[in-house]
Amino acid sequence: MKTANEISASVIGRLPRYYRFLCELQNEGIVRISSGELSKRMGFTASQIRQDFNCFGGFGQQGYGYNVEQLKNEMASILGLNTLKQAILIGAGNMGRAVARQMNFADMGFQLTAIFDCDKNLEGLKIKGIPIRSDTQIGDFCAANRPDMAILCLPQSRAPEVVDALVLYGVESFWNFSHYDIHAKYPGANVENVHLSDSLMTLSFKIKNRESR
Amino acid sequence: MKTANEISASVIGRLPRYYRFLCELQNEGIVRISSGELSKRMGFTASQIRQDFNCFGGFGQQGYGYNVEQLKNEMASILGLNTLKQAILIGAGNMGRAVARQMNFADMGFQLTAIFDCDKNLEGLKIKGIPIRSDTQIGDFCAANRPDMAILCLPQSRAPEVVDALVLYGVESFWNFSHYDIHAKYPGANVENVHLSDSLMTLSFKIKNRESR
DNA sequence: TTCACTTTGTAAAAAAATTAACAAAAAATT
DNA sequence: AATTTTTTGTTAATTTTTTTACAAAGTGAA
Repeated sequence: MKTANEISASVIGRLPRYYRFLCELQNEGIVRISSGELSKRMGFTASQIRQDFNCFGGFGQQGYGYNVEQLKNEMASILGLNTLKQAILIGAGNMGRAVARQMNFADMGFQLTAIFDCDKNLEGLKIKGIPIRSDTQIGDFCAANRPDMAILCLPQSRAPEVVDALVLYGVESFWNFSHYDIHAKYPGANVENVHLSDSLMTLSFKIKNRESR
Repeated sequence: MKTANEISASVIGRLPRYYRFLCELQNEGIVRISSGELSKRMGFTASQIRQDFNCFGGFGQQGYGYNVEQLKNEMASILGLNTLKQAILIGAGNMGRAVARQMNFADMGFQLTAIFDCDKNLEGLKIKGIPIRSDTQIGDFCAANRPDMAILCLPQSRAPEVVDALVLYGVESFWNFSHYDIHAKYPGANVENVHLSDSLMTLSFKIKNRESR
């Protein structure tokens, strides 16, 4: 059992995968599972799975394994999925729209409450019932509504000033699809980067070195 | 100096970031850079940067540092960005369209040659000049054009049969936006997963444990 | 109830990744 | 030309992560 800030990034990175697989197991109607069986399904070693779970306390029982529903709920709780978090989206371009439409925010405790874009032509248009507002209103909205998190789907060039404004109005967490390096300027911020081009370059590397396996 | 399959996943994961920063440096007109200076910009230790570069050979010079342009070109070559790779997109929903429109495939050596969707209403519609085809044509197209990689932007439910077909027609590499676990069925495939919900759950964890820092 | 089997939680060992340290070499300065 | 400074490439030390091993605890069958 460890405290939250003792959990290593490696472990944290595996938690969503655990949660995902536990949801699937539950959907399949499976009630109990052993670390060995989970190992086969997930491709982690049984030992690693047990070590990971034990960072948060003992959820299993010798000779039995883990109760799927209980473990899923524990994971949800550990990940903070059952506490409500208010999110706003900055940038309603291709990626912003796709993210807003596709993600099941509610499943993870997020509520998307506002969308902003600098393009005046988009103003008033609605995505999932949420109207697109002018980016000039970001400050006022944040002051009034205190969102917990901002999704950044804007070009790197516009990111610095938007982030400055958001930080000023108390936003501390960012789901960042831009290439702007938030941590460099705000080392204390909670940042989760989604760098699609990095991912594609990694695949490029794997393709190039394909034969040498 | 190591061979390609000796390079650890940790190192590979940092390569795109190096490439990205080197492009920026070049755009700023910076000709040379030391590992120490790069360290400050990128947030890796200078030692790690030198270790990483030396996996691929010595690109630097004592007392001078690294030549930005040369190093950038080396990175591009290591990542395989300068070899042409043919890609096809499966799924022209929100995410598929956003990916097709937003990514600068050519910058990474990818050429998007076809888009497929199961929705007959989308057929003939063009994205970036590429017409959307029926997913029933995937087999024929692959047989004739032998694409190197498929981008999967389809629901998990439809992924298994599509992947089976693609593998059958020789596609070995996947940029996978779905939750379908390709590696489980095809352990030899090149897979790069983009799991947005995993990323968002990780952010949720960070938000939840915010105060304890 | 007893006994064989399963499976966890955890300590110890091994492996991998990161950081520190420094000799060697080149650049810059005097 | 000599000296100081910078900075790499690389080895060694440290830290972190993963795997192995196994006692302890519960399950399930005879």
